[in-house]
Amino acid sequence: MEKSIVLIDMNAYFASVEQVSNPLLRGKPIVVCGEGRTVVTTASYEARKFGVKTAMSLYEARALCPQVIAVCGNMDKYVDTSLKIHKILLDFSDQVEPFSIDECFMDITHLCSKGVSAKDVAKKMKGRIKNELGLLCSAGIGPNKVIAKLASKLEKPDGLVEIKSGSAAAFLENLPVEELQGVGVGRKTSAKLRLLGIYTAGRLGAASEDFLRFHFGVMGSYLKNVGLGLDYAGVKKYSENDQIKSVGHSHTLPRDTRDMSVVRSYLMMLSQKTGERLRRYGLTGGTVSIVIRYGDFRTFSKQNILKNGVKTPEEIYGAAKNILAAALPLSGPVRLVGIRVSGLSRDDGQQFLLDDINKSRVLSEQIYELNKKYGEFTVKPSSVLIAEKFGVSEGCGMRGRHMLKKP
DNA sequence: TCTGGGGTCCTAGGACCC
DNA sequence: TCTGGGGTCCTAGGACCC
Repeated sequence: MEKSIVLIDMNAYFASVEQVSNPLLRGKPIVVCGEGRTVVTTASYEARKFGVKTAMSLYEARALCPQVIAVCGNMDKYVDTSLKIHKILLDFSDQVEPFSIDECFMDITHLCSKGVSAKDVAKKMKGRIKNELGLLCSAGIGPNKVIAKLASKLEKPDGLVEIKSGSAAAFLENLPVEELQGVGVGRKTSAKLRLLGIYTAGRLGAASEDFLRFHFGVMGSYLKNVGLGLDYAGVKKYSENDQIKSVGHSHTLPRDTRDMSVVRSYLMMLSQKTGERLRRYGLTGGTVSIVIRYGDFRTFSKQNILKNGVKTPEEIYGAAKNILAAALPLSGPVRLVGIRVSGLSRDDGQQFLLDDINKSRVLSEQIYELNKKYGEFTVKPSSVLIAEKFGVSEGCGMRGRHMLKKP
């Protein structure tokens, strides 16, 4: 029996959430972004009319639409709303697989019957999300995730499109490879496909697997399947979603700097944020990596596997500082600093009982409690102050994939 | 004041071991 | 005196996603 997979994709998600929570923003061109040297994360449909798009610098957005309202993103709010969406969808089925903060795949095959079509089911889901949260979404339905995803892009906002397996081939036949963005064919891959003479999804499906494997490695077989509209990956149950694999933060400085005390100060601030999230998730990390981007956009990363693992901001910072020290001298002014902790494991409270480690944890425990009570960075190590003086912006979390997946 | 921030996955090369 | 050859871990970079 043919499956019915639906992708629910929220429309202009961050911007819409802001417009719902602040009536003054409704009907107005707004963009959700960060501060300082930032780009547009999401533009409202009113702003899109002016040509404002995601990933555009705020500067460009203002040039296209001078009256645009820039709203600083609030990740907690978006995550919270996202969980509410999941809750609604879980009323229909436990096969809900979050694909990003604003998208979920669902297998609704079992909800369809003679009298109830997949479109009927999706319409009900859309209705509940709209009624209960005031948000619009587009639903794409297909025999698998790839087709569902492509279908969801056809009608926005508030779309509802079904592509049945019988019509998938016709749909893909002349679909430009650029339109496959979102299903694993990004800018570089579509450009390469074009160079190889493959301009449409239809041609991609017709290409020989050997040929594709030669040019794209293991991705080759997957690409051919995409061209054929085939995808064998099922939809996971909500409870079976992947564990989070890494946690990190990065920050673009207000201006480039050669001052290593400023760079270290940002590392400290980012360690603080990362450590707090690890704590919230109850995780301990085994690997710390730092990222440095120079003013000319050259970027490098270095990592270290720690013998004892890291948990507190102090431990993360200690590791990060050492990695930075080993990378000195840097070869230019620094634009961006980042930290990521991976190799995560459940923190069962039994490990790392060394005395000195515990002492610093008692301190950071106290800092954590105070910050929870009075807000982020109420209590902080003195070196963060350098970053603050330098002009760090806070509370502008951005969108990421798999951020919702609970460890 | 061109070019954010949060993630996942793949690859290629070197170290290391048997 | 011709350089073996796997397997695995680690590192760094890059493509891709939203």
